[in-house]
Amino acid sequence: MPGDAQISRLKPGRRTDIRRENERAILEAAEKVFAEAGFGGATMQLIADMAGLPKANLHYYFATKEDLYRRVVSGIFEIWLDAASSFDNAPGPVEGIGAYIDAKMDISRTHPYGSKVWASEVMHGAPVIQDYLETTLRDWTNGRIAVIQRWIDEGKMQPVDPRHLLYLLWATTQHYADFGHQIQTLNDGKPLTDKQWRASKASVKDMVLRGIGAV
Amino acid sequence: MPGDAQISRLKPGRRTDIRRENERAILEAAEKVFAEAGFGGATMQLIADMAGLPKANLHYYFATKEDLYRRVVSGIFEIWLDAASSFDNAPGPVEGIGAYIDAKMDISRTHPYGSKVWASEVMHGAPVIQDYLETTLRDWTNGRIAVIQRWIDEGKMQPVDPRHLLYLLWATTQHYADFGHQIQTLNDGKPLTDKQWRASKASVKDMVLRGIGAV
DNA sequence: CCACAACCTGACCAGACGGTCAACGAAAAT
DNA sequence: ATTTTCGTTGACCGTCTGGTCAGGTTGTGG
Repeated sequence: MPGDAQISRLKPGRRTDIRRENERAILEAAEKVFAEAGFGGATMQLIADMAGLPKANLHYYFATKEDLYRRVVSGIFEIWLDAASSFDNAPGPVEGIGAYIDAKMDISRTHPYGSKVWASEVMHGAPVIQDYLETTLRDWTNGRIAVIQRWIDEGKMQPVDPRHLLYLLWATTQHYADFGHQIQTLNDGKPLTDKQWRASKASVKDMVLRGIGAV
Repeated sequence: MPGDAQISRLKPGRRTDIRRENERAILEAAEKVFAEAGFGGATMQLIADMAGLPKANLHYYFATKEDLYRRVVSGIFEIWLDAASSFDNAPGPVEGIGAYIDAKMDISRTHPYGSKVWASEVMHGAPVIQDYLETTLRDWTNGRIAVIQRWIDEGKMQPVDPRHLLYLLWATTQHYADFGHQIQTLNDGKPLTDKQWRASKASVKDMVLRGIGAV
């Protein structure tokens, strides 16, 4: 955490822009701080410093720490739901699951902080987003299970348990974000290069698609 | 967290037993509290209550919160290293990786709190166990990579990148502990039964072993 | 130009936190 | 029996945290 630069904050401009811009800067800083310190370890002061605002200003836009946290977690969930569309309109598992792996791996690279915040939230028993799990996520999951089952029935892949396939997909793709520090350490301390990211995606797709007998 | 029962604490007995028994109770309570609240969210008072001891007594056995935390994290790492022996002395990937999956899945079931504490530590940049990552884990990883590469050279499995195979194994097996709450929610709110755990292990082994062309 | 609303912020507060300590009790060594 | 070591604990302290608020500044519609 020490040595981190301040999140960039654009110039104010008009009245409506001020609100949007400040909320964006706060949410961006909050995502990073919550990911690196956890909810309990994060402080409003730290978030304020990183956003380049006085602490009191944070409470002007977000009443409480928990409100701010809730907004951050919801943001990630939305991004993942969008990526899930890769699944639909695919003729078979090679295209559908392949595209889903690509999308989730890209998110792990572009939104590592959000992924960590989500993981932390779920690990702590999902105190804030339990309703999401029971409604949106459950519905989405059941929908994809149906799609996978249809592919199995059509002989396009081996008869694996769709539920455990989804868990394997979530676990593996998010691992590259949540355990990114461990991966970087095992990569001689250096972040994965573009080439290594491409190789990672190829490896995961290769193993998974062969594992379900789709290739 | 609310409603959690107090960790059982056996009767004192002799002088040396007192120390061992109290340290055990504290470590067990600490593992649970750190897992459920994170390092920052955990309080010494909460750990003390769950261990059934006054807070001041915790500081008699563990000087600081960080000392206690360090002991908890090290404990998990030891358990995982033990499980890693499944890998050795195996004639091929079916036995070696199959046994490793079994062992890691069993640990996810028996030590879910420890797994979460480790995940949390790594996600926060491994401030406490960075040296472990750079020494023990790196050496272990390179050793297993060599084993996997030998299996590939011997034609016992497809030429996948051993590193990404390990990541997939870690991610998938630990997912059943770290995201256990999400899995339970998607399982109608009920914990996995013995039968479901057996099915989970079978599914993971099935997909992974086929994915690397070992079956 | 004025008045109103939105935005900003230094100073402050009550509560909770990790950690300390002096005093005490009980077991073990002498 | 006496000393010494180990274990126990309520009370306490300095610090930090989330949150408040009164009073200021800035932009905007009339």
